[in-house]
Parts: sequence; C-alpha cells; structure tokens
Amino acid sequence: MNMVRVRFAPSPTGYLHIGGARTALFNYLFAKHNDGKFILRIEDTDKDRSTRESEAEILESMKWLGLDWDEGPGKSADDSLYYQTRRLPIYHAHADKLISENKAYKCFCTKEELDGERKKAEAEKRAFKYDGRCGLLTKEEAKQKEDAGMPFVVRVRVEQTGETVINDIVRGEVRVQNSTLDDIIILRTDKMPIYNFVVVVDDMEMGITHVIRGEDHLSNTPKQIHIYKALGFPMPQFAHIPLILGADKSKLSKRHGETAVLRYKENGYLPEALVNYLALLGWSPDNDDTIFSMEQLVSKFALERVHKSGAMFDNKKLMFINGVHIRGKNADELTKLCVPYLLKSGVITEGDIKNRYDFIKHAVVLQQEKLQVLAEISDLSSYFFKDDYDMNEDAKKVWEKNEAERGKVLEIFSKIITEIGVDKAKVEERLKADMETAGIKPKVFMHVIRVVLSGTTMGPGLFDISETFGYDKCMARIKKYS
RNA sequence: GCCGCUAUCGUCUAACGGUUAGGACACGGGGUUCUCAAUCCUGUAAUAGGAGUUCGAUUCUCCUUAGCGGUACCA
Repeated sequence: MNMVRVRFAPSPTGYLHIGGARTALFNYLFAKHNDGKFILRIEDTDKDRSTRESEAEILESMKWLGLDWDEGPGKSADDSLYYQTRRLPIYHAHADKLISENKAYKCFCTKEELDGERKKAEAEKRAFKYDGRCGLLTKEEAKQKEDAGMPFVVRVRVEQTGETVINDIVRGEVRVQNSTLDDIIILRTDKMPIYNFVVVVDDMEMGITHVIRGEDHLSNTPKQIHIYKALGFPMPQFAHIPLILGADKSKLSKRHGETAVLRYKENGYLPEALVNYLALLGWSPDNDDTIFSMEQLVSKFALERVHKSGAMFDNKKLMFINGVHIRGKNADELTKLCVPYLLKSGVITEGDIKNRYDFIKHAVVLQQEKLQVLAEISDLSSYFFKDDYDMNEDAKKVWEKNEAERGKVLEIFSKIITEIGVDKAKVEERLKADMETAGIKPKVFMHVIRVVLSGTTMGPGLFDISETFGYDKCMARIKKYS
C-alpha cells in the first residue's frame, strides 16, 4: 500500500472545539497506526470570518492534545503551502482548465436572483435546484456579458443522469441520484474559491489518501466526487465519522456548554484523559479496556471499528477517566500540574513554590486519589496553606456535639506531639493507646482533631495531615480552639 | 419540503445468523475505614415498532416511526 497521508483541515473561524479535536485525533491515530503522515492545513477561504487569533488557538490546542502534525504550519520552509488563501493561483489554474475543457462555465445569475427563486420554491414546497441556464449560453453570449462587466461565479457541470456512489470505510456504499445535484459553484464572484473545490484540489495536490471527517460532510461528498472526476484526479478513500452530540442529541455546539478544547485545559483536564475519552466516542477497542495512553490508541486504532451513530458527550465519564489519569501521575508530575491552579486561586504564592515546594507536594499528593479535575485542588487543600479559615457547618456540628470530650482530646493530642513529634505511625499508635486509657472512642477523638486541624469533616487520613503540617502548625491550630 | 445518515441499558459501547445480550460511566446496596475519596464485591437497567428470509434474527431485506445531518457565492 502507498504511504498513508491524511489531513485535518480546520477553518480558523473560532477555537478548536471538541468535535474538531476528535476528528483531528482519528486522523492522527490512523496516520500513526499506518506509519503515515498527518498533515495540517488551514482552510481560510472564508476571509470574513477567519482570524489569526483563531488559528493560533487551534494550533495551541492541537499541540496541547499531543496531536502534532508532520506537515503544515511551522513544519516546512514555506508555510504558505498550507494556507488556502496563499494558494489561490493553483485553484485558478484548475478552474481555468475546467472552463477551457467546457467542464465548467461562468454563471452570471446574481445571488439575489437565485435567492428569490429559492424562496419561491420553498413557498411552493418544491426543492430548489439551479437549472444550469448559464451553462447553455453560447461562447459569444457569455463573452458579451463578461465584457459588459457582469460579475460571475464559476460552476462545474454535473451529469444529471445515473448515480454517484461513495465508498465509505465506515458507512459502506452511499448512493445519491445525480439528478438531485445542481451545477457546483467553485469560484465566487470575487474569485475566491469555494470549499468543495479547494478541498478537492488540495487533497489531490497534497497526496491525501484517506479523507477522514465528520458525518456532516457526507452530503458534500457526491459534489466533491464530481469535481474529482471533472479534474481527472484519482479518488481518495472516504471515512465519515459520527458526530458528537449534546444532551439534546443535536450536533455539539456552544449552546451545550463548554466546547473549546482550551477551556478543558483551564478547567483541569489532562490532555491524555481528553484524548482517551474522545477516542472512545465512536471508536471501540476489540476488548473491554477503557483506559488508554496515546501510544496504546495508536497501536489499536482501526477505522473499521468506528461506529456509525452519533455519540452524546458525557462529562461524567470524562471526569472519571480524568481521575484515573490523575491517579497515574507521580508526585512531582502532579505537583507541577496543580501549582498553576493553586496560584490562580491565591492559595499559594510564587514564593511558596521556591520556599515550600515539598510542603506543597505533600499536600497535593494527599488529595491525589480524590481529584477528578486539577482545579479542585485549591478547594480541597486550601487549609494546608491558609490559617485564617473558619470551621464549615459540618465541622461545627462535630465540634459542638463533642463538647464534653473535646478539651481532653486536644490536651492529649498536643501532649503527644510535643513529646514524640508528628511521625504518623508513632502518633497513631500512641494516640490510640492514650485515648483508650482515657475512655474516648476513636470516632470522637479522630473527628475532633480533624475539624480543629482542617476546619472540615472530610479529607486525607488524619495522621497524614498532622505529619504534613508539622508540630508548629498543629499546635497553632489547637491553640485557636483551646 | 427534498436528499442522505442513524437506531442495543439513562450515557458510551460489545456481540462469524445460535450468548443467561457482555463491559464501562452514572445510579443503588454491601465490605474496608477516623471522614470524604480510592478500592473490592454486588444490584437495577437495553436490542424503537411491524412484516419478511431462516430450523433460528440484535445481526440480512423491506416498510413505519423517531432523531440527526445537509440543502449557502460557510467550512
């Protein structure tokens, strides 16, 4: 088989969203699985909506996800090869060729005219289709109109008999009657080429072997096949992957909540977790595994195992998978990941990173098994860093409920750590023994000490907390309630 | 409206035409435990409806229904 070459071709009209990321991921996995190339191309022919900011965000998102491209912006001596607005002469040359071969023609119908006809057809409940009238113009008539300065678009003639068959790797054969298609516009009046045209020209010129994209492009495909044929290009393989859906089962979009990849980064999701989850939306492995690294996905991925129906985005499952990946981090990795969140929420300062790194690391690790998203670290561990907090409601209840014993509990606890320090095994052993002697039950003294040290009723093991705090911090907090 | 796609637990999904229809998330119960979490065990829960082909349909065919996508001089 020839070298596999696939591409992801976003238009820089907004941030990279979850659906686009999933399409990019499937392309990436397919390329890497087959030792092929993954190409990034910027489809910026919509010059009204395309922006550099969007483009930068898309590239940043892809890098963050680990979807690095082999060819594309920043990967060759000449980036302009990968921006469609810088490839205009190429499209114009192909369009001219089609016109000279009479496979395409200039159409002088105005947008207003056509819109009117479309509205009328709609009102009469008919399907609107351009009748191809300008294609019937003689050369002289067309020249006359052009010389008169009439603006025109260029359309490719579409055979009106027979059918077009798409051989789709995930959907099998999809058949469309040619009579439902009208002549395809490939150049606007301002000479900018249209998506259906550039995509074909670029995919051919870039040697794309497999076109993997969302199902929303399936109905464009017959048009593109006609353009391939008119141009005399070899056809790539198509694979239309199912859409990602929102809670109402329509295509995932902004109104369903966060869809920007970078927002997931900000909210504390790990790129490997997002990749893992996204891979499972529409694709499934040949066994029951659910947790995968990128490397494992690359080795297992196959288009043949891509599902046909749309998949609803389930944040709960993403959170679960994120939690699994967080638990897989070592102490330093996790600390490095959490620090930005602690900083942002003001729980720690830049100075703390230098002066108290080990303390931060201990605090973070104690929350590791509980973290679903990194952003939760601040709320969970703020009492490790802030001394001026109040007991929360549940903690107050514990405090009040144990009014009779609490004084004694704190007295014994402070006596012990004063005598033997805060080593967790030693403190636990000694505390349990002394409390038994004093006739105080574990549930009571544990809970009391916990609320005094942390101000809350939940958290890591009590002796982990006291050991991490150290003697001074423990005593300071006990004093506050004595 | 027209064209196309799709249809298995609430969700993501598995199942050469023969399975007690499997797994995961979520949810419920229990074990462990100083709390929460993690972890282990465990429970509830699905083949849209109707014909046909077949000894036998989740699986193949057709119809219906529903949902989605497209229907731009957007991509």
